[in-house]
Amino acid sequence: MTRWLDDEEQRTWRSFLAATQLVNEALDRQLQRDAGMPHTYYMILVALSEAPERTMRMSELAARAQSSQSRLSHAVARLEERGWVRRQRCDSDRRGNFAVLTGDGFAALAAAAPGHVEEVRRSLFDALTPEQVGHLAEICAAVRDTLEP
Amino acid sequence: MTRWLDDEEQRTWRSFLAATQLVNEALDRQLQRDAGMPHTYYMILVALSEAPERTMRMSELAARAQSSQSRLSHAVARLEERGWVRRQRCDSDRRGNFAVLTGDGFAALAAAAPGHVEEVRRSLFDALTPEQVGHLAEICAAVRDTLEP
DNA sequence: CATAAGTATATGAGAGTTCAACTAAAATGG
DNA sequence: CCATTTTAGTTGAACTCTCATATACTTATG
Repeated sequence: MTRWLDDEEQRTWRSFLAATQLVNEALDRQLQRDAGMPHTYYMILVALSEAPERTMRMSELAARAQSSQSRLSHAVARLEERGWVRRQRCDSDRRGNFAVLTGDGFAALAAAAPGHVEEVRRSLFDALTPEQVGHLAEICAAVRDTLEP
Repeated sequence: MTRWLDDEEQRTWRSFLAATQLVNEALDRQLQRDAGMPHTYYMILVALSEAPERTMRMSELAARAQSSQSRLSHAVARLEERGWVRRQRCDSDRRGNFAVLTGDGFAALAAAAPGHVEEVRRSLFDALTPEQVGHLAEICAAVRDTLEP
Protein backbone atom coordinates (compact mmCIF):
# COMPACT_ATOMS: atom_id res chain seq x y z
CA MET A 1 0.00 0.00 0.00
CA THR A 2 2.69 2.47 0.99
CA ARG A 3 4.89 3.46 -1.91
CA TRP A 4 8.23 3.09 -0.09
CA LEU A 5 11.36 4.64 -1.47
CA ASP A 6 13.74 2.34 -3.29
CA ASP A 7 17.45 2.42 -2.41
CA GLU A 8 18.35 5.09 -4.89
CA GLU A 9 15.43 7.29 -3.89
CA GLN A 10 16.46 6.84 -0.26
CA ARG A 11 19.97 7.97 -1.05
CA THR A 12 18.73 10.94 -3.05
CA TRP A 13 16.30 11.94 -0.35
CA ARG A 14 18.85 11.79 2.43
CA SER A 15 21.37 13.61 0.31
CA PHE A 16 18.79 16.28 -0.37
CA LEU A 17 18.11 16.70 3.33
CA ALA A 18 21.80 16.87 4.15
CA ALA A 19 22.66 19.30 1.37
CA THR A 20 19.80 21.71 1.93
CA GLN A 21 20.40 21.70 5.65
CA LEU A 22 24.08 22.42 5.16
CA VAL A 23 23.26 25.37 2.94
CA ASN A 24 20.71 26.75 5.35
CA GLU A 25 22.98 26.36 8.33
CA ALA A 26 25.83 28.05 6.50
CA LEU A 27 23.57 30.98 5.64
CA ASP A 28 22.19 31.35 9.10
CA ARG A 29 25.56 31.10 10.78
CA GLN A 30 27.14 33.67 8.50
CA LEU A 31 24.34 36.17 8.93
CA GLN A 32 24.08 35.67 12.65
CA ARG A 33 27.81 36.01 13.12
CA ASP A 34 28.46 38.94 10.77
CA ALA A 35 25.17 40.82 10.82
CA GLY A 36 23.45 39.72 14.02
CA MET A 37 20.29 38.52 12.32
CA PRO A 38 18.82 35.23 11.20
CA HIS A 39 18.22 34.56 7.53
CA THR A 40 14.47 34.98 7.94
CA TYR A 41 14.98 38.57 9.09
CA TYR A 42 17.31 39.19 6.19
CA MET A 43 14.63 38.02 3.78
CA ILE A 44 12.14 40.40 5.33
CA LEU A 45 14.51 43.33 4.93
CA VAL A 46 15.23 42.37 1.33
CA ALA A 47 11.54 42.18 0.47
CA LEU A 48 10.90 45.57 2.03
CA SER A 49 13.89 47.14 0.32
CA GLU A 50 12.49 46.15 -3.06
CA ALA A 51 8.99 47.47 -2.42
CA PRO A 52 7.82 50.91 -3.54
CA GLU A 53 8.53 53.38 -0.72
CA ARG A 54 10.19 50.43 1.02
CA THR A 55 6.72 49.81 2.37
CA MET A 56 4.52 46.76 2.25
CA ARG A 57 1.35 45.42 3.77
CA MET A 58 2.06 42.79 6.41
CA SER A 59 0.30 40.03 4.52
CA GLU A 60 2.04 40.76 1.26
CA LEU A 61 5.35 40.96 3.06
CA ALA A 62 4.70 37.59 4.62
CA ALA A 63 4.09 36.12 1.19
CA ARG A 64 7.21 37.68 -0.35
CA ALA A 65 9.45 36.79 2.53
CA GLN A 66 8.05 33.28 2.69
CA SER A 67 6.93 33.68 6.24
CA SER A 68 3.77 32.80 8.08
CA GLN A 69 1.81 35.81 9.27
CA SER A 70 2.46 34.98 12.86
CA ARG A 71 6.18 34.59 12.30
CA LEU A 72 6.29 37.85 10.44
CA SER A 73 4.37 39.64 13.14
CA HIS A 74 6.83 38.51 15.79
CA ALA A 75 9.80 39.24 13.55
CA VAL A 76 8.64 42.75 12.71
CA ALA A 77 8.17 43.38 16.42
CA ARG A 78 11.87 42.53 16.95
CA LEU A 79 12.97 44.53 13.92
CA GLU A 80 10.97 47.46 15.22
CA GLU A 81 12.82 47.26 18.55
CA ARG A 82 16.09 47.57 16.63
CA GLY A 83 14.75 50.53 14.70
CA TRP A 84 15.07 48.75 11.36
CA VAL A 85 11.39 48.67 10.54
CA ARG A 86 8.40 50.63 11.70
CA ARG A 87 4.71 49.91 11.41
CA GLN A 88 2.19 52.30 9.97
CA ARG A 89 -1.58 52.04 10.13
CA CYS A 90 -3.41 51.66 6.85
CA ASP A 91 -6.16 54.23 6.40
CA SER A 92 -8.09 52.66 3.54
CA ASP A 93 -8.41 49.38 5.42
CA ARG A 94 -8.07 49.93 9.08
CA ARG A 95 -7.44 46.32 9.91
CA GLY A 96 -4.28 46.61 7.87
CA ASN A 97 -0.74 47.53 8.71
CA PHE A 98 2.20 48.61 6.64
CA ALA A 99 5.75 47.65 7.48
CA VAL A 100 8.24 50.34 6.47
CA LEU A 101 11.99 49.84 6.18
CA THR A 102 13.80 52.65 7.98
CA GLY A 103 17.08 54.24 6.94
CA ASP A 104 18.84 52.27 9.66
CA GLY A 105 17.20 49.12 8.41
CA PHE A 106 18.33 49.78 4.87
CA ALA A 107 21.84 50.49 6.12
CA ALA A 108 21.88 47.24 8.09
CA LEU A 109 20.79 45.37 4.99
CA ALA A 110 23.39 47.09 2.81
CA ALA A 111 26.07 46.22 5.34
CA ALA A 112 24.99 42.59 5.51
CA ALA A 113 24.52 41.97 1.80
CA PRO A 114 28.09 41.47 0.56
CA GLY A 115 28.97 38.86 3.17
CA HIS A 116 25.68 37.12 2.58
CA VAL A 117 26.16 36.95 -1.18
CA GLU A 118 29.64 35.56 -0.70
CA GLU A 119 28.16 32.85 1.47
CA VAL A 120 25.48 32.07 -1.10
CA ARG A 121 28.15 31.63 -3.75
CA ARG A 122 30.40 29.65 -1.50
CA SER A 123 27.72 27.28 -0.29
CA LEU A 124 25.75 26.76 -3.48
CA PHE A 125 26.86 28.22 -6.80
CA ASP A 126 30.57 27.56 -6.48
CA ALA A 127 29.81 23.89 -5.94
CA LEU A 128 27.84 23.56 -9.18
CA THR A 129 28.55 23.66 -12.88
CA PRO A 130 26.48 26.10 -14.97
CA GLU A 131 24.58 23.11 -16.31
CA GLN A 132 23.76 21.97 -12.79
CA VAL A 133 22.56 25.45 -11.90
CA GLY A 134 20.17 25.19 -14.81
CA HIS A 135 18.95 21.81 -13.66
CA LEU A 136 18.49 23.10 -10.14
CA ALA A 137 16.38 25.98 -11.38
CA GLU A 138 14.09 23.57 -13.23
CA ILE A 139 13.84 21.25 -10.27
CA CYS A 140 12.93 24.04 -7.89
CA ALA A 141 10.36 25.40 -10.31
CA ALA A 142 8.75 21.97 -10.55
CA VAL A 143 8.64 21.57 -6.79
CA ARG A 144 7.13 25.01 -6.35
CA ASP A 145 4.51 24.33 -8.97
CA THR A 146 3.49 21.25 -7.04
CA LEU A 147 3.53 22.70 -3.54
CA GLU A 148 2.72 26.35 -3.89
CA PRO A 149 -0.79 27.45 -2.98
CA MET B 1 34.68 43.46 -5.27
CA THR B 2 31.56 41.54 -4.25
CA ARG B 3 30.56 38.95 -6.79
CA TRP B 4 26.85 39.83 -6.89
CA LEU B 5 24.35 37.41 -8.34
CA ASP B 6 23.15 38.14 -11.85
CA ASP B 7 19.41 38.09 -12.58
CA GLU B 8 19.26 34.44 -13.42
CA GLU B 9 21.27 33.45 -10.38
CA GLN B 10 18.97 35.58 -8.26
CA ARG B 11 15.95 33.81 -9.63
CA THR B 12 17.51 30.41 -9.11
CA TRP B 13 18.57 31.26 -5.60
CA ARG B 14 15.17 32.53 -4.56
CA SER B 15 13.49 29.60 -6.20
CA PHE B 16 15.81 27.29 -4.30
CA LEU B 17 14.93 28.96 -1.01
CA ALA B 18 11.22 28.80 -1.74
CA ALA B 19 11.25 25.19 -2.90
CA THR B 20 13.37 23.79 -0.10
CA GLN B 21 11.37 25.66 2.48
CA LEU B 22 8.11 24.38 1.05
CA VAL B 23 9.38 20.83 1.22
CA ASN B 24 10.63 21.23 4.77
CA GLU B 25 7.43 22.84 5.94
CA ALA B 26 5.36 20.14 4.33
CA LEU B 27 7.41 17.47 6.08
CA ASP B 28 7.27 19.12 9.43
CA ARG B 29 3.58 19.83 9.27
CA GLN B 30 2.72 16.30 8.26
CA LEU B 31 4.82 14.72 10.99
CA GLN B 32 3.67 17.12 13.66
CA ARG B 33 0.05 16.66 12.73
CA ASP B 34 0.01 12.89 12.24
CA ALA B 35 2.78 11.69 14.54
CA GLY B 36 3.26 14.48 17.05
CA MET B 37 6.94 14.97 16.37
CA PRO B 38 9.11 17.34 14.35
CA HIS B 39 11.16 16.05 11.46
CA THR B 40 14.39 16.32 13.44
CA TYR B 41 13.03 13.85 15.99
CA TYR B 42 11.95 11.53 13.21
CA MET B 43 15.47 11.55 11.81
CA ILE B 44 16.85 10.63 15.21
CA LEU B 45 14.48 7.69 15.51
CA VAL B 46 15.35 6.53 11.98
CA ALA B 47 19.06 6.65 12.68
CA LEU B 48 18.64 4.68 15.89
CA SER B 49 16.38 2.12 14.25
CA GLU B 50 19.09 1.35 11.72
CA ALA B 51 21.88 0.95 14.26
CA PRO B 52 22.97 -2.41 15.67
CA GLU B 53 20.93 -3.09 18.81
CA ARG B 54 19.08 0.13 17.95
CA THR B 55 21.79 1.75 20.00
CA MET B 56 24.23 4.50 19.20
CA ARG B 57 26.66 6.79 20.90
CA MET B 58 25.32 10.31 21.22
CA SER B 59 28.01 11.83 19.04
CA GLU B 60 27.61 9.29 16.27
CA LEU B 61 23.86 9.71 16.44
CA ALA B 62 24.26 13.46 16.11
CA ALA B 63 26.34 12.96 12.98
CA ARG B 64 23.89 10.48 11.41
CA ALA B 65 20.83 12.51 12.25
CA GLN B 66 22.48 15.71 11.06
CA SER B 67 22.06 17.35 14.40
CA SER B 68 24.34 19.41 16.56
CA GLN B 69 25.32 17.69 19.78
CA SER B 70 23.45 20.20 21.85
CA ARG B 71 20.31 19.86 19.78
CA LEU B 72 20.52 16.10 20.01
CA SER B 73 21.00 16.21 23.75
CA HIS B 74 17.87 18.30 24.20
CA ALA B 75 15.94 16.19 21.72
CA VAL B 76 16.88 12.91 23.38
CA ALA B 77 15.82 14.36 26.70
CA ARG B 78 12.35 14.96 25.23
CA LEU B 79 12.25 11.58 23.54
CA GLU B 80 13.20 10.00 26.84
CA GLU B 81 10.26 11.71 28.54
CA ARG B 82 7.99 10.09 25.99
CA GLY B 83 9.62 6.73 26.58
CA TRP B 84 10.79 6.42 22.99
CA VAL B 85 14.49 6.49 23.77
CA ARG B 86 16.53 5.77 26.84
CA ARG B 87 20.11 6.63 27.69
CA GLN B 88 22.65 4.11 28.84
CA ARG B 89 26.04 4.87 30.33
CA CYS B 90 29.04 3.68 28.36
CA ASP B 91 31.42 1.57 30.45
CA SER B 92 34.50 1.64 28.25
CA ASP B 93 34.44 5.44 28.14
CA ARG B 94 32.54 6.78 31.05
CA ARG B 95 32.10 10.23 29.57
CA GLY B 96 30.05 8.60 26.87
CA ASN B 97 26.38 7.83 26.55
CA PHE B 98 24.39 5.51 24.38
CA ALA B 99 20.96 6.35 23.11
CA VAL B 100 18.75 3.27 22.81
CA LEU B 101 15.51 3.14 20.84
CA THR B 102 12.81 1.51 22.97
CA GLY B 103 10.04 -0.75 21.75
CA ASP B 104 7.61 2.15 22.08
CA GLY B 105 9.99 4.33 20.12
CA PHE B 106 10.23 1.78 17.35
CA ALA B 107 6.48 1.45 17.31
CA ALA B 108 6.05 5.21 17.08
CA LEU B 109 8.48 5.29 14.18
CA ALA B 110 6.74 2.41 12.41
CA ALA B 111 3.42 4.17 12.83
CA ALA B 112 4.79 7.43 11.49
CA ALA B 113 6.73 6.07 8.54
CA PRO B 114 4.00 5.45 5.93
CA GLY B 115 2.50 8.91 6.21
CA HIS B 116 5.92 10.45 6.14
CA VAL B 117 6.98 8.57 3.02
CA GLU B 118 3.78 9.60 1.30
CA GLU B 119 4.60 13.19 2.11
CA VAL B 120 8.14 12.81 0.79
CA ARG B 121 6.79 11.50 -2.48
CA ARG B 122 4.09 14.09 -2.69
CA SER B 123 6.35 17.02 -1.96
CA LEU B 124 9.45 16.02 -3.89
CA PHE B 125 9.56 12.90 -6.08
CA ASP B 126 6.12 13.21 -7.63
CA ALA B 127 7.04 16.68 -8.84
CA LEU B 128 10.14 15.49 -10.71
CA THR B 129 10.92 13.39 -13.74
CA PRO B 130 13.34 10.48 -13.25
CA GLU B 131 15.94 12.53 -15.07
CA GLN B 132 15.45 15.42 -12.68
CA VAL B 133 15.80 13.10 -9.73
CA GLY B 134 19.16 12.05 -11.14
CA HIS B 135 20.21 15.66 -11.55
CA LEU B 136 19.09 16.46 -8.03
CA ALA B 137 21.18 13.63 -6.64
CA GLU B 138 24.27 14.96 -8.41
CA ILE B 139 23.61 18.51 -7.28
CA CYS B 140 23.20 17.48 -3.66
CA ALA B 141 26.35 15.37 -3.78
CA ALA B 142 28.29 18.33 -5.13
CA VAL B 143 26.98 20.65 -2.44
CA ARG B 144 27.79 18.16 0.27
CA ASP B 145 31.30 17.66 -1.05
CA THR B 146 31.82 21.39 -0.79
CA LEU B 147 30.24 22.00 2.58
CA GLU B 148 30.68 18.81 4.54
CA PRO B 149 33.42 18.75 7.20
C1' DC C 1 52.73 10.52 37.95
C1' DA C 2 50.78 14.96 37.99
C1' DT C 3 49.04 18.32 35.40
C1' DA C 4 47.62 20.25 31.11
C1' DA C 5 44.76 19.41 26.93
C1' DG C 6 41.30 17.38 24.77
C1' DT C 7 36.83 14.78 24.27
C1' DA C 8 31.86 13.45 25.24
C1' DT C 9 27.90 15.18 26.77
C1' DA C 10 24.71 18.10 29.50
C1' DT C 11 22.60 22.33 30.75
C1' DG C 12 20.60 27.08 30.95
C1' DA C 13 19.42 31.23 28.95
C1' DG C 14 17.89 33.70 25.10
C1' DA C 15 15.78 33.81 20.65
C1' DG C 16 12.76 32.19 16.95
C1' DT C 17 8.81 29.29 15.47
C1' DT C 18 4.27 27.28 15.68
C1' DC C 19 -0.39 26.84 16.84
C1' DA C 20 -4.53 28.27 18.56
C1' DA C 21 -7.05 31.89 20.23
C1' DC C 22 -8.24 36.64 19.97
C1' DT C 23 -9.42 41.51 18.29
C1' DA C 24 -10.95 44.48 14.99
C1' DA C 25 -12.59 45.79 10.73
C1' DA C 26 -14.40 44.73 6.10
C1' DA C 27 -17.48 42.19 2.99
C1' DT C 28 -21.62 39.47 2.15
C1' DG C 29 -26.37 38.47 1.88
C1' DG C 30 -30.82 37.86 3.25
C1' DC D 1 -29.43 47.38 7.48
C1' DC D 2 -28.32 43.89 10.78
C1' DA D 3 -26.21 39.34 11.29
C1' DT D 4 -22.92 36.44 9.62
C1' DT D 5 -18.76 35.32 7.60
C1' DT D 6 -14.29 36.52 6.06
C1' DT D 7 -10.02 38.92 6.25
C1' DA D 8 -5.85 41.38 8.54
C1' DG D 9 -3.12 41.18 11.96
C1' DT D 10 -1.59 40.34 16.89
C1' DT D 11 -0.65 37.74 20.98
C1' DG D 12 0.73 34.16 24.46
C1' DA D 13 2.16 29.73 25.51
C1' DA D 14 4.64 25.77 24.44
C1' DC D 15 8.33 24.05 22.09
C1' DT D 16 12.78 23.76 19.56
C1' DC D 17 17.21 25.62 18.43
C1' DT D 18 21.57 27.97 19.22
C1' DC D 19 25.34 29.53 21.77
C1' DA D 20 28.17 29.66 25.61
C1' DT D 21 29.41 27.39 29.46
C1' DA D 22 29.89 23.63 32.73
C1' DT D 23 31.06 18.81 34.04
C1' DA D 24 33.27 14.65 34.00
C1' DC D 25 36.24 11.75 32.23
C1' DT D 26 40.47 10.52 29.09
C1' DT D 27 44.67 11.19 26.84
C1' DA D 28 48.95 13.52 26.18
C1' DT D 29 53.15 15.67 28.00
C1' DG D 30 56.96 16.92 30.63
